[in-house]
Amino acid sequence: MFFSINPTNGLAIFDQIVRQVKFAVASGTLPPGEMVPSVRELAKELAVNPNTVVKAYRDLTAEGILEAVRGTGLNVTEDAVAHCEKERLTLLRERIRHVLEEAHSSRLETGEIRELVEDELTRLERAAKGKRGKKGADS
Amino acid sequence: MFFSINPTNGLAIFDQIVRQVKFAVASGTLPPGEMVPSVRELAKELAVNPNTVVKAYRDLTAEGILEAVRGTGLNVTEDAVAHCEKERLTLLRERIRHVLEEAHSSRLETGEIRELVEDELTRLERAAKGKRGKKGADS
DNA sequence: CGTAGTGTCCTATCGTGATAGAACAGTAAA
DNA sequence: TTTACTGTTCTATCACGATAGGACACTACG
Repeated sequence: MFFSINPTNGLAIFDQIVRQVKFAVASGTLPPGEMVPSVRELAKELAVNPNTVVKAYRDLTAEGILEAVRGTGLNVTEDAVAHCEKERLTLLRERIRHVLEEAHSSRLETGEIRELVEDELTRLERAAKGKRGKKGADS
Repeated sequence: MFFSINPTNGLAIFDQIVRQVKFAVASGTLPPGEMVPSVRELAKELAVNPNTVVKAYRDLTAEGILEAVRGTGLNVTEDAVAHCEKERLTLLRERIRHVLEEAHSSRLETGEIRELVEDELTRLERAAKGKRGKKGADS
């Protein structure tokens, strides 16, 4: 499925769901008109309390990204795409900035920070390539 | 003073204090034998509850980074430097990884992520340069 | 001595994120 | 209609971070 929860992320579960829905809409994985997983279904899949999913969906509905069809489910609105495309970069940029600011205030040289980032970035690339290649061999 | 609190950081206040003490020790800003600000003093300076500082200092003491001199204060231990130097990169790397992982799972291209990071990194460099140059002119 | 500064410990309250479990109204299909 | 889904709402409980305010033992200084 599209969503997954990372407990060590630093983000609240409901917030992770909110962001992942937005990202999925922004990337076209979740097109307008498409229905999101039902509250109980997603809660079960993520091994999370239904009320946590409810909160995430309620926030997304309040932002106009999802709309309720009573008795049927929640689907992605038409305006959602533009909204989410714009917000995706903002949300990610904000988090990136916080981390880089902490690294900088720890008196690390910019070069050392860049090295750390590049290191983790290539690690990500290798992981993605490995996944596409079907073989998940890791150290 | 050395420490500052960022409310939008995503980190708990006590955790920010813990990390900043470690970073200060790692960078030599806080050498062994040096005393950290008193609980009440730091709490006042950060506009934070004394108990929050207590928790941070208690954690640092439990890790052997600070040691108490009864009736006098807390000072940095001898072993702290090596400990903190090693942990600084680990702590930062971990946070960086989480952010990059979220960016990657949002289906952003590695190149786009790299661009975002580079963007914020140069922004940091410009800010630091501006500060050193005394003039804080910003757009 | 007393005073002022240390760290330490304690109880209590608050907000928030998360869990648990129940109930209700609406829709779809057999 | 009945059944099985939807979202929505509600109360209760818990953990955790933070706040507030008080108390105690110790040390340094005058």
